[in-house]
Amino acid sequence: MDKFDFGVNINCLDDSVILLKQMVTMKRLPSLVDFSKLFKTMINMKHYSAVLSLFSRNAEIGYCLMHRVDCAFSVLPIYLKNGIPFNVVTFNILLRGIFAENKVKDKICEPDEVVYATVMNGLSKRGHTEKTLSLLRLMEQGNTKPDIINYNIIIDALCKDGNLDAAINLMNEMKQKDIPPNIVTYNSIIDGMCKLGEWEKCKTLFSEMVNLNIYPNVRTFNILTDGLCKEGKVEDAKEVMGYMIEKGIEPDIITYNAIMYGYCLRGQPDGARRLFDFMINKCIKSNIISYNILINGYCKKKKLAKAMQLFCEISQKGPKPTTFIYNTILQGLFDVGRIGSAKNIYAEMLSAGCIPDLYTHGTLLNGYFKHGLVEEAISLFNKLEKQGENTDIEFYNVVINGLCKNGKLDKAHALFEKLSSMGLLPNVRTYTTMITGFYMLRKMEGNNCFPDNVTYNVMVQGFLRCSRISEMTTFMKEMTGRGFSFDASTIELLVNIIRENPSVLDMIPELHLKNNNLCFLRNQIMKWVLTSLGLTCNSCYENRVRSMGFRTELTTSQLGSLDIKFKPGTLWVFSVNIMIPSVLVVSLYDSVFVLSEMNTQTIARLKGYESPFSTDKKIIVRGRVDMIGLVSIGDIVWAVVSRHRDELSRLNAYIQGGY
DNA sequence: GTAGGGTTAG
Repeated sequence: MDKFDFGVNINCLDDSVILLKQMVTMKRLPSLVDFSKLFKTMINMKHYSAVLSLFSRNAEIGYCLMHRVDCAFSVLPIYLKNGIPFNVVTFNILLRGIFAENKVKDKICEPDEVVYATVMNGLSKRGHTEKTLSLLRLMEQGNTKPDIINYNIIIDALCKDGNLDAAINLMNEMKQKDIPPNIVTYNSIIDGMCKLGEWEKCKTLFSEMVNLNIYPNVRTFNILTDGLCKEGKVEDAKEVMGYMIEKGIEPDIITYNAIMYGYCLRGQPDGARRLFDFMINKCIKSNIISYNILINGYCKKKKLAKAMQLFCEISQKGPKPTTFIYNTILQGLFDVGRIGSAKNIYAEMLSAGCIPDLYTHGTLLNGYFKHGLVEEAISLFNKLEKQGENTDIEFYNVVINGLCKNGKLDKAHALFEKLSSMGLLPNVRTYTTMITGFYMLRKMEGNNCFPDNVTYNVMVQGFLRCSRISEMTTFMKEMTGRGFSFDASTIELLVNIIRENPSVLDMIPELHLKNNNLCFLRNQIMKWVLTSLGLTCNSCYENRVRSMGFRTELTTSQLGSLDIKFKPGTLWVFSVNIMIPSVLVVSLYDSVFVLSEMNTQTIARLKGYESPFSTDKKIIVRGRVDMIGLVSIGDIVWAVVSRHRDELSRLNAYIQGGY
């Protein structure tokens, strides 16, 4: 067989493998075109992994390709363009081949810049920056010298990795080699800097670029706009937009989308919507991404009506909702607990012929699990698992997490154990789920070792730190039910989190109703309110209180020996975190405002209370006794010492109004 | 053949 007959009888993968083997064993290797045809056919049969494994596992073919670098090299772009998962082994075979044969230097194999660029781009986009770089170095040795595009590809990859120093070094290297960087080079680096928030460096580079007579284009401005918006600096971004208009560069849809996104990030979807309308007036056509930004913005503010309205608008106006859009709206519906609507939308999505992706399935499973629809979740999972297509570790993470949080610990554990047999490696999320989830807790219970107050507080803090409010709430309820309560450090953390993001408070409705302890929290928040009212608050009160032993179990006598010198004009707030109900006597010297937050139980007890001195506890009272009361676990006493009546009345009014 | 915008999961 001399001329290769590319027949019509390739029907299955086996046929093509047989054919390929024939091809590589022919005395005169078939032409590149023939190889390409065959690979394309195989690719069309969607046997991606099989094609790949031919390279890495089949020694014969691999060896052949090693010696036909030109061939392999030319086939590679087909893989990359078709989005076939790229195997490093494949690449290594190629490189080894090139080096082994020294083809590059012998001019036998000379892929041109375009082939190199395609391969490099494919590699870098798959995260193989190192390999891409070594390919560049290889080019430098050969006859096809790297051009600006080859450099740009690597510079961009380095920037995307956040490796700006390396990117800039490479740019300097280009300059030395008389390949002056262009606008693409600068845009990549500016983007990298923006994403790292390096605004000063960004400005410097911008001027450097202009000094070299390389002028920013619409992409440059969009990079800046986007970077600013992602930091919430919408005003600055609008300024950039004004500036670009001044320079004669019209903002495009991407500019507007970036700013709309910025508004939504700040929780102002209406602002985004106004810009959207403004843009339409300017005759700039919105696209599906504009809609997604708006829909997501409204979803995150739980304004589902507005989100749904936009969603319907898409269907009416023409561009079909994409999987992306469906994912966004599904997430939004699940977030507000509208499971029924979510299910309907999912059904609609399927009947519209929109193919669900990993996001869709993750969102569905997560939504079901979060709302306790465990059976639904499991049956969907089973169905998906049977189909076998969408499986990766993150998919399983969702399921394992869902199972854990719903008490199906054995199932979660079994799935975890099954991972390796499926060739899936648990990642950091998998382990964190297993560790922080119910699993370990139940495990310890299973061994007759029961969680105590500390265990619960540690768990709760863990969830708080990573903003898993719903899990935190689950534990909070459980621990309260078992008679445990938040300790001072948990409260502190919670207060700090709420201070940063007040909406967290809304996410824990049980906080006010069911947890005895929470007057403590509310008082901590009060402290913050007071500070913001402009009342001086002694910042070291906590250390003072701590140093007086208030964090530990407190006896009345310890309390009694407390000696605080109140300085007039200072607001003192001290929190008492005691583990047993005690009698607290607060004695103050100056005009005093005392607020005691007590739960109903405490107040009931207080009503039948006669005199603190009737207890057998010794109490040393100094100064004037302004308030005597029973303090229960987690109660707090506020003492405001001030010479200024108006301060006190302001506070008083606030407290009465607020509570 | 290179640069810019949107959705989850610990």
